[in-house]
Amino acid sequence: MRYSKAFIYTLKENPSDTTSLSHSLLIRGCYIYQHASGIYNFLPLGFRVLSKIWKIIQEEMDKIGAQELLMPALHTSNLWLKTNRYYTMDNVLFKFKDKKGVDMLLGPTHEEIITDIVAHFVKSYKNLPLLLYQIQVKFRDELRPKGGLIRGREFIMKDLYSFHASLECLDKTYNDVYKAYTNIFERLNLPFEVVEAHSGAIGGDVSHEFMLITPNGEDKFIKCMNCGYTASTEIAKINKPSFSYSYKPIDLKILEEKHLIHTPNTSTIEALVKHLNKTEKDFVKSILYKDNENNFYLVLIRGDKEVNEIKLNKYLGKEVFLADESDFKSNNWVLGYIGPVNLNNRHKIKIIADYSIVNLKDIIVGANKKDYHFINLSFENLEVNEFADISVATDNDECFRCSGKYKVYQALELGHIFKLGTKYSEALQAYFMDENNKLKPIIMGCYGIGVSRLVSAIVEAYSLENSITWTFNSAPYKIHIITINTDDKIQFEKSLNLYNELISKGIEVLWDDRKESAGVKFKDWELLGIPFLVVIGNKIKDNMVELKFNPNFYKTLKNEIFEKIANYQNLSVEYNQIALIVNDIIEFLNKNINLK
RNA sequence: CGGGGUGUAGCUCAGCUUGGUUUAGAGCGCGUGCCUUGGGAGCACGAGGUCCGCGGUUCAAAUCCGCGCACCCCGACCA
Repeated sequence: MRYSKAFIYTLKENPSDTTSLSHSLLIRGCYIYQHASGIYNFLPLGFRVLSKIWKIIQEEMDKIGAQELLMPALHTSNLWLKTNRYYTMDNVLFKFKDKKGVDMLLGPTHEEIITDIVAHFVKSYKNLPLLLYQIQVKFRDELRPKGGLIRGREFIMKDLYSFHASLECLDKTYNDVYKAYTNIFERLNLPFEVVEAHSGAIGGDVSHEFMLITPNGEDKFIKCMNCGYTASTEIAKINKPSFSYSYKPIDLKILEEKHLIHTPNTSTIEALVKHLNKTEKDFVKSILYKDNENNFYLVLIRGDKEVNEIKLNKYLGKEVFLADESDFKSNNWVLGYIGPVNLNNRHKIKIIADYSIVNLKDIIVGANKKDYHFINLSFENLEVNEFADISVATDNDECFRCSGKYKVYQALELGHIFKLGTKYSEALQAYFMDENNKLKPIIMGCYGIGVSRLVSAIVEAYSLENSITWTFNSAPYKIHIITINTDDKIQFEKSLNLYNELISKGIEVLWDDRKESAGVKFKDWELLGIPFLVVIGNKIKDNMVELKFNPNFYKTLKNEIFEKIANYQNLSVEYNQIALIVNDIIEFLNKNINLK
């Protein structure tokens, strides 16, 4: 492509409404253009990058025997009513009526549709396993879109679904996909961690997320510094401390005389910390939950920690919700000052303590009296019914496997794989006949990659403030040529020849043939992020040109691979050799990055 | 959905507090010409505006008031 004809309009300044690196650079480099909140155009450059990622995913899907299809993005409500997700996913669904008044929605994911297809055609174990996937636009009316392509309301996803006659078969495919995802991210040179994850609205028991560590991500996971265990903070288990608890009640009179203190307007931990000049860890928070049958649960947790409702629900075996003001009123509990000592209507509440309060001494809790707290209590003075692991894992929590310390990482979710089981096949009656003539629900798995999100993930992974760094396989062009002075006949003609020669070798080239000053061209090269640059300037008179690498390109490659080409960066080479050298570098990288 | 912020040229922003010398501006970008060509050059001329929208106050509104809308950020939520 000749730059003078290309649809590239770069910006010198950061757009005013971007905060993340990838969002800003993708707009400045003319890769994307915003249509509305969370909705973006992929401009020609951006679409080239997207297409490259797209193709690699297709290749790896093909390798594990998955067949590509294309489902509609426009759905009627009927299948969604059968799984009840018409209501349970309501917060992200784009819903509307067609002209006949039929309830319609834009597909946020395709479990319903694919299961319906498979239910229609597949009747026998002889047709299983079956792997079907598509790469398609998805619609989710996110409450808060974020960071450009990082979280959009319209985005492109690869969704693969697998169908099996047995759990063993599902396990095998799950592992195949795990490997395929590893290949995809390695070919894109995207660093990632695989973490155990929560399956959320999709459902199922086992799931793993593929995460890129980056401050602009929107998820957190923990990693054990000792054994390497990784898990989303949504589910990460924490080691049970060794302790013995025997309830030691304090006489009411002593309690009032020695432990009760006046703490006006301190219904939050933050206010208390200030008022009493203590740290968060000196408090035990009491949080009231209730279930659908109006049973109450008071959860105790150390002041600096947070309740993990996913773990709490799992522990209780049912879904619980924060109690509201009316619950407090009708039971004579004091909102903001509820606590596990001297509590009214005690028989109505089960008190569950997180392990984080174990062995605490000299702690402060709500006194069940407006504007009062108890101080100087030990954890054995609290009326605990049960101890459990129900907190969100944080730095320095102990690993439940090896007692090592956890570290928390901010991360961006690149892919997510799930063992679904029969949730959808039962709801949509996808049954098959097994070899004993028995009718059974098909066992399913589903596996997603945020294809458009990967574009910004790659930018997040390596880029500098004014310079994108594409990885070898994601770059829109492999080679960028700058002709310093296009009015110079020799420079221009030699550039044109090189450009044509590289193209004839099948190499993707962007040739900056504009009548711009050298500085403009160098800055644009850096911004656009193409890995290799050939500069043709004055020295062409001596038959010499230069080869440069994108400033961060070395970071995208494993050391041993980069070492093989490192000698070529910032090198003056003879014009006659440059095409050969470029070709060698590209062939070498092609071979070594796409090995598997 | 709660909290905060922003909205003036293609982009980044000034002007708004205290309404009227601003005939709505600057830099960048864009067009033409000259000049220049190894790190976002220079000079000259030029094009480009629903000051987010609607309503109100006023002799007079980009500026003050009200109601909307859009976008961004934090939180909540979320493959």
